[in-house]
Amino acid sequence: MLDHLGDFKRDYFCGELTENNIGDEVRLLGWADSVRDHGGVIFINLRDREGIVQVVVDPSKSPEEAYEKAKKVRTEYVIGVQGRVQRRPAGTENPKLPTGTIEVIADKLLILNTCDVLPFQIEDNINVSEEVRLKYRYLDIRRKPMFNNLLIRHEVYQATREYLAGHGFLEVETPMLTKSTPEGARDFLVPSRLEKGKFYALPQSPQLFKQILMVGGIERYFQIVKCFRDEDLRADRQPEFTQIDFEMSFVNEEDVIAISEGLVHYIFKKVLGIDLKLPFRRMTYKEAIERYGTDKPDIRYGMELIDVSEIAKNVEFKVFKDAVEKGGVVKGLTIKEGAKFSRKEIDDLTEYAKKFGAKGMAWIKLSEGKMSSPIVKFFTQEQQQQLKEKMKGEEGDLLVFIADTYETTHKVLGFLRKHIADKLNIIPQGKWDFLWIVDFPLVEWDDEEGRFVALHHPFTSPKEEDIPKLDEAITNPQVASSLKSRAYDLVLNGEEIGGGSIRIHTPFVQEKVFKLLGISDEEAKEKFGFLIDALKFGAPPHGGLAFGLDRLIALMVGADSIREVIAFPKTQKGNCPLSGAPDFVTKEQLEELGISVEIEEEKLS
RNA sequence: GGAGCCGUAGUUCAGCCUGGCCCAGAACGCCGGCCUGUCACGCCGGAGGUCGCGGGUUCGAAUCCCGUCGGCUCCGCCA
Repeated sequence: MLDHLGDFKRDYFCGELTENNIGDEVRLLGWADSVRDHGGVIFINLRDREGIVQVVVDPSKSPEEAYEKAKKVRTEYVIGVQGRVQRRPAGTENPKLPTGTIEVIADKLLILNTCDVLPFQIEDNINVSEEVRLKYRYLDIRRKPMFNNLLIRHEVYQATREYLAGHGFLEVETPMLTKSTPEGARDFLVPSRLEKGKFYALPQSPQLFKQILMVGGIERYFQIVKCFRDEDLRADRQPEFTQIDFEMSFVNEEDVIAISEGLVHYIFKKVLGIDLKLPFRRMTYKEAIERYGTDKPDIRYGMELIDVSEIAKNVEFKVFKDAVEKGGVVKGLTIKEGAKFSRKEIDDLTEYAKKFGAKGMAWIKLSEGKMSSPIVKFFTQEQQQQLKEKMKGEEGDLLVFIADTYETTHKVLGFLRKHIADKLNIIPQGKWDFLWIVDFPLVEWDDEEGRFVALHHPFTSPKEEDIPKLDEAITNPQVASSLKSRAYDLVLNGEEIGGGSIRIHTPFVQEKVFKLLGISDEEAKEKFGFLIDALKFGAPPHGGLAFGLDRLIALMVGADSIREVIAFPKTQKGNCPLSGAPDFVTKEQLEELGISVEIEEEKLS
């Protein structure tokens, strides 16, 4: 028989009790973290959000009614305790508990609810599949590490609001039911009941609305906002995720970067007590690609890409020579102490490189005072020496090379660099290496689409000096590729955590960029007409940025996946193991929406 | 769309390669009994499994084969 809560109220959280409470009569509420029945005295570790305290039910001191109830208490029962705080008898203190010098002698016990056999223990370190954790997420959240992640997340929300509101930003909500846009990720669609056959789309970001807020004279806007993208999931990608989104009027890149840095600094100081050094480093897109093979380089370690094309073009080795002659590049990595890699390990690296489009991977071991490699015979003594010097190779190192097009060589080496650094465990921990990537190209050629696509999005402004070149760029791909945008990304330890740009604020430039992207006037009008219209009515110059909140917090707490910092995340197939979403709906629901579904009848409920 | 790893009591795993000794075993958890100072309590006893699902091979399948579903990581995709 369960007890009712009635007017029983807690006086303290369990973890709040200290020696100062000794002698106090207190009421506590929480979960039985563990129960130890010694036949006589019964110990219950009572746990709530703030911590654990030991409750003692002693047949010689506690009323019989309380003792009889205590005998029934099992792990994770929900109980209320009224009792007196006392110092633990000498020799029975528990140094592992913050409240380990005190205990509560129970006078009264309420059993408010029972608990079934647990799928896993409520402990800090558990070894259980993530699927089970997600199915019983409420139990998972009772665990301290999960609770702590959600607590940090809460604190980041609060710090964000404090900082941005403190700098004149207004929090404005933008619609969740909005219009599908053709550029970018696949949309999640929501059918309209009132206009059958039409669909809303869930926003991929509040991009257009926040620009329109600038036209509305809001001047400074921010929002902590859910965004939706119907693409395949990853450890750092969920179909619904959260952004810290902001936009400012009458600004240039420096203003947006300054606010972004100020915000990140404030969050780290307030939430983690870490004083980040400002300003953050900057690097151009070109430099990032050529030195690290990626636009989100992890600069916590070296092992940079080294260009050996000048040497490669003269060697007898056809793969190297041809690559350079065809306009490609030959670049390499020097893997410190990599000569110890077995043939199998090197073959594995080659296989890994092939996943990213490499046709092969050349390698040279520097060991026993000589170079050993299947390709070394194609090099003269002098060329071997040049190569070694250029690569800064030392005895015991392994040199690996990719010879391919500019794009492929950099991409492959970028992935190899990261893969090898992980394998060798050379990435320093405990560092916060922020890096701005700037000077992005405005557009890049997309083979599949057969047209130029925006590197950021179609509303990103070209550099002011490139605006006069837009007309020429529309007909001249060479010029188009050379255009730079006013975009910037923020990278932390090799992960993209934010990105933004100065936007186009005049209809003329916006129309030219649409044209450059091969978006017809009709299509532009149909899809983005409301934005172009807005730009015609006195749109101020403006720009902004959005942080990936989930990724930022995952990095802050050292989580491997953003699922660890999201209360109810989806699995890789986009399912919610807790609720069972997505699921079939009734025929009636579909009929109301004017929707028919092409699957077997019996599956529909 | 593709590649890899994984799926056996409530949970985590062993068993699988080399089919029969497995009507599947361990640990933790759970249930019952004993125990008045434990905090990973202890001791004794007990319950608990459609070996993900479907099909095939075989005298015989957790084990071999095919398919399928699900979980994780990655490529593609993610303006």
